Amino acid sequence: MKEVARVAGVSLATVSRVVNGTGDVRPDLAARVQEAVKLLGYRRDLTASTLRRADRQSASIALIIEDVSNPFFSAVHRGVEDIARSRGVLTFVGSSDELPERERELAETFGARGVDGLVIAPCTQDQSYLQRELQSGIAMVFVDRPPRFIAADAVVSDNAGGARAAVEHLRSLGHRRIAFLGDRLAVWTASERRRGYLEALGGGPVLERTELVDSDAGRAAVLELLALPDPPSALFTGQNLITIGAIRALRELGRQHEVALVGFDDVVLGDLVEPGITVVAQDPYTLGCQAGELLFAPSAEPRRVVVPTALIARGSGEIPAV
Amino acid sequence: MKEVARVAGVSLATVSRVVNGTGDVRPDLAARVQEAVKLLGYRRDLTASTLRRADRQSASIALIIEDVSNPFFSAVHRGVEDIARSRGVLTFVGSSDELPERERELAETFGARGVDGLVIAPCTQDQSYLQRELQSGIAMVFVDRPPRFIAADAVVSDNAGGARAAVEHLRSLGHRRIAFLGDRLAVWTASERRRGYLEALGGGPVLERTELVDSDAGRAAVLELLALPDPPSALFTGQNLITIGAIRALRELGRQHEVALVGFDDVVLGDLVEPGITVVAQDPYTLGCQAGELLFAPSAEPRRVVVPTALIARGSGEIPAV
DNA sequence: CTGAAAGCGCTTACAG
DNA sequence: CTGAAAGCGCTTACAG
Repeated sequence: MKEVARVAGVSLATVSRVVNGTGDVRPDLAARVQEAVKLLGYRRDLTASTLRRADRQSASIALIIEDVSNPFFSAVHRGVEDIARSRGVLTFVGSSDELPERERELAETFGARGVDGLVIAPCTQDQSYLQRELQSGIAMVFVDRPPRFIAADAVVSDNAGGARAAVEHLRSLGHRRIAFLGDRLAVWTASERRRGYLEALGGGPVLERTELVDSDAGRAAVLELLALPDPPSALFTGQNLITIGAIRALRELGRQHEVALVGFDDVVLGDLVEPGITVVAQDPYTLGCQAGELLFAPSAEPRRVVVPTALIARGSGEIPAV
Repeated sequence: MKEVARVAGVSLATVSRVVNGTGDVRPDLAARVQEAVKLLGYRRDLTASTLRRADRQSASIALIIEDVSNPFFSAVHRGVEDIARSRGVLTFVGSSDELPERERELAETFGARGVDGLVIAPCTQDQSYLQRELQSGIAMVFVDRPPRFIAADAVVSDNAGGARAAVEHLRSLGHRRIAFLGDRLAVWTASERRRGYLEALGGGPVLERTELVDSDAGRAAVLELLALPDPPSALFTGQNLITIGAIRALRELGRQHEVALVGFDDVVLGDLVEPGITVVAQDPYTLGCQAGELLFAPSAEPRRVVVPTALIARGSGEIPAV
């Protein structure tokens, strides 16, 4: 910039004004500056700019999610990115891999880099460690899971409502023995889905297997449930991978056309499998967009946005009870 | 930091040394500084640090891909992120949506923010616009597609080799009328896959439909090909969405067990569909890791890394010719 | 409308 | 081993 000022024969201040389009500059001087900029291939240093400007805005935000390559979270990411870009803001991302320590590490580093805002899908049980960043003026929105021990905005899916809809759907087809297969209940979304299941059971028996962490665990749990003396006639799987495990188990037993199945979370190619997989779909892109919107419209009072889910009937959930 | 120095009763320089762990500091002074840091909740400003330090490294890199929520690219992203994190480096990401203008815009903004490196899956036809960034010392690696009109590293899949393997697989089962369904040939990967197809045909008839941009176009092309007087007995689909369109078309005709199908790119749940979908799988995570490795080990000569593909037989590709 | 000067928060020769 | 001082590239009152 010093160089540009020299070549254009003006002061640093004038170059800054022209480059930023701020303040009035005589047209001929502005033209000389533009010329010098082009001639020298000058590009302004945004980090230096951030350091000096009054509002200290860096035009960057950060997103902390479980895994950038998980389809659910990458759709959230896209939503956040789109809102950020519409405001000329760049997005950092980090994968926590559900490791509390890594979440804290990432939040700290992003904070030290001076991001203007933070969107977090937390895996820690307590986010009060973020109090300092919050007070230093970083906007903060939680997504997918609400914050604990800190007052901040949150955008979540209607987990309990979606689970209720799934179970009511199965009940309307005559099912009474409906099993729930869920993730670790320490995960907020998992316990919410279980809550919806319990609420909708209407006095039917509680048949549940939880703490299932992957597709294999889901498969094993289904094999076990169906071997019971009085097995369930329908399954409600509380998560993507568990749904896939359940399908594998039903296939192995050749019972995919007998036992009803509704899964939480949409499954790619769910309509090409036989029978098609009925699911309660979340809308992760909207989750991300809403989080972005809240981030850029700070409020004193913590807000909570609940994004609805949608039941998509494709066949597996429409198998009637015998 | 000034505040910390004041409270600890030392100079700014000493605080800087302690906080950075550089240079020797008398233990008692160091302890006083640590105490003041804790007391004040001090956190060092990384952007100011970057501005002043000799190497001007910002410990951040940027990734430009088509879409962060596309499963292929999000796996690439994860690979890059993992390598970056292992070096304490943060990752920016941007989606170009295959819009040349947006790619340039993103590259420019990342450059102005002083990232140390740039990983790009280019959609522009000419990347010479990046010459300036390259000369300013930003490390640069292209991924998925090689650079044009600029000398830089690249990490790509063995597109032609994978396509050859697919077609040879079908030929070994007796197929001679093998159709190729491909994306826009202006896309490097699409034309490479077509090249592999042509090379492996061994004099068989060329039956191709290209410029297919989505799953519907793939479906329509398959319906059209199979309606020919002398239709293909096998299909080689050059991309994910086209594969899905082809499956839908075969389903509609009830011919999914008669016409062989091999797709390029793996498909989620490909083993749960009937028949299972045989694919030539890429390894996007490795693509990302390799790109990251090259980025952090700069070389004067441009390098090219080719990541192998793998044929995964699941049923649809093992239907013999009649 | 324009420029000289101060200063954002930090690092780094330099002298002691 | 430690500190005073210069300066990274920029923005912004302030005076003219």
